[in-house]
Amino acid sequence: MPDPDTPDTPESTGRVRTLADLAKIAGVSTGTVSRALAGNSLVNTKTRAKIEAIAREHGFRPNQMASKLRRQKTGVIGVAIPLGHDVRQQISDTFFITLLGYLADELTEKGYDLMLRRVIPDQDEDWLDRFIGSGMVDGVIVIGQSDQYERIEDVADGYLPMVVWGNHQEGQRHCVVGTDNRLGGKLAAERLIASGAKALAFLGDTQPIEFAARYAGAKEVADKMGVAIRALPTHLSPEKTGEEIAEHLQEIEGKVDGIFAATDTIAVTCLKELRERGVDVPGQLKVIGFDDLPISSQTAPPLTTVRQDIAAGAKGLVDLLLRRLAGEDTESLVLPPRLMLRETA
Amino acid sequence: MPDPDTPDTPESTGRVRTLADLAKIAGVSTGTVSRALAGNSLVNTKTRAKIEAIAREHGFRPNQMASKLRRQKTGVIGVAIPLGHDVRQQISDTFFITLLGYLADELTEKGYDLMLRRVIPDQDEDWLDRFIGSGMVDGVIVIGQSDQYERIEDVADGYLPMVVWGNHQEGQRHCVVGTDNRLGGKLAAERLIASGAKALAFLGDTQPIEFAARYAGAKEVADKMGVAIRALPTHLSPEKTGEEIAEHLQEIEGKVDGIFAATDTIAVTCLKELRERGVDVPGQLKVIGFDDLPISSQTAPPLTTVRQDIAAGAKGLVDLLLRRLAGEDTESLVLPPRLMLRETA
DNA sequence: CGCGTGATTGCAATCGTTTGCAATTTTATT
DNA sequence: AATAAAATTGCAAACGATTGCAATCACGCG
Repeated sequence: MPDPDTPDTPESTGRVRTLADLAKIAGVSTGTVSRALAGNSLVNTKTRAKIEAIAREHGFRPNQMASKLRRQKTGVIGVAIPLGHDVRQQISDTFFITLLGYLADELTEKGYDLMLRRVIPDQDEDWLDRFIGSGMVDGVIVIGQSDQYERIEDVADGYLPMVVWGNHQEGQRHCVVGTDNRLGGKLAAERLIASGAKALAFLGDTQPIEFAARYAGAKEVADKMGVAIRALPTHLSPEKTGEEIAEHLQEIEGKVDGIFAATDTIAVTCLKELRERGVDVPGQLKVIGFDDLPISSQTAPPLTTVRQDIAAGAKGLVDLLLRRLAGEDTESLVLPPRLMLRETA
Repeated sequence: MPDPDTPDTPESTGRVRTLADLAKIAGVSTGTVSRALAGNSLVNTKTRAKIEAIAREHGFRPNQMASKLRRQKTGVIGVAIPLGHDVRQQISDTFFITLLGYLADELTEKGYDLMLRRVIPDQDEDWLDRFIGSGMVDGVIVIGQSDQYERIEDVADGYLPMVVWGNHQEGQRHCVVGTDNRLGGKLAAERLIASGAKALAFLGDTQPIEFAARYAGAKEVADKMGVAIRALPTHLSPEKTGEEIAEHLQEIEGKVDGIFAATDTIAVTCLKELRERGVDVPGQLKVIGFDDLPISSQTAPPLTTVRQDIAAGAKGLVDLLLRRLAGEDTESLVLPPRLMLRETA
């Protein structure tokens, strides 16, 4: 009873913060209030109505921290974006960010909240254990394997509710959702060759396994068809990418007539550079991208590209995760890429 | 003591889940363990080392829910994206999503986690109170006022730790960070007129107050200069926007020679339509956008646009929020827009 | 050798909700 | 009307970490 002198101010009437406060007003026990507000249990209709009325009147909401602690579940799914090599790369990368948008939609729809965490693995060895063990999240979605394949594998054995966006490898232990990158690479190379290219270049970093798979697919086809192909490492960070591409184009001038860009972002920049150099696309040089971002249909000329179905990917990630939360040990989901024929190849 | 028959299996050795478990192993009390792990308090160096060693060995991490409950703070900042009119609009809108990326960076750097919530105000009247009162977040950042200006105003009086991305109005009660949209609109109109336009059109929805301000700024300049200007409502949802723009272009053919698009997304689509119709930009028609997204410098021809400094915006949002968390009642922050002269106007 | 001083540690209350179990009240049945 | 069955409610023990306060310990000094 703080300050017993003062008369009943609005303050001393007191804000209703806890079940106990509310229970006192309603003249019932906290247990009853809890049940009434939870909606499900066996509470007398009139009692419930009364409690709900009081709750509404005072704008009362049960403390989530306490609730989550007691129930041992948080209703929160963690979404981690590991930033590997190029530190600033992915979180501003359109593809990842778009996927994130869809994820937010899907998770919200299923009644989960989304906790976003960007991690820099180099600075923080056990980011994944930390995230999982934090007790803050019921499950984890990792967007992109980056260079963390091993770490993810390690964790996967002991922790069921985790799904990863990325590439599927033979014999992999963690559950992954992703496009068949190798097949995508094949489609790209096939198309370039079919439209007349005789010497190919892959524009992109081949470190990340997703990109490696794209390159591998393209190379397989090129080799089979007796067409040359070379990889030209290109970073994704928006500042560097322009120059790098310019240098590469300089270097390959006349020696290459088909470019397979690891992502649409790279392809779009490439298209712009080519335009500035006065190179005719697809006349002198054919270009094909990967992702099918919204921009890609808006370029001049519209970009031919390999489409990843981002919405389906997000849905897959969430579905699998929910099944894993329910205890099922799900298989990975590999989505088929689709060639979007437009005008650059 | 469940199952007293079985000998010491790895299981019965037991995973260390709680302070108490760890305390038992270390032979100290939970209080000491807590202090040792928290790092700050007065614990004997040797004791601390021992406890840390055991913790590391068993991969122990304190339960966050319990910690947060006890300390009455969560270390989480809520980020809400209200989806007004066009339901699917904003979360996939490049601008918002880019801002979100920067926010994630800023918050992580300051040691906060980010809880993302997409809300559909029409379906959920008190989304904001719910988010705030949930006890899940220490503070809230709202991305975009959408059509929720009033609701936000209502809440602002009673809840300090909230900052909103959006437009600043005279006499507004909630703390906002945003570009000076009206000034941006002026810059756009001035530029269009300076480069010879005699009749303008604004391509965008004028409902959301951000856009309304952009239009108002442009109109002010147009009126002063005796130039006609009309608003052509255009939605942002990627599916609809193409057709709508096509219709508008049809309608204004020959009657308008300067287009101010509410966002770069619209401008880019517009550019593409114009290209398809064989309209010369900027010869016959000048176009100017708003945002300066990464794509905008890659279009053909590169888009002249009004730049919003997204990174500065994110930094501003987080700085102000942290100050509000510390109890300060901060002023709004209005960022200056900048005209990016490229080739479409 | 006794006592003061500071450094460590343990104790136990607390954060606010949920939920199994038991107690109580209603309603139904014979 | 008595008793059984069902429907509500209250009680109190969790959930797991933090922290004020008191207890203990080690050490040094007179």
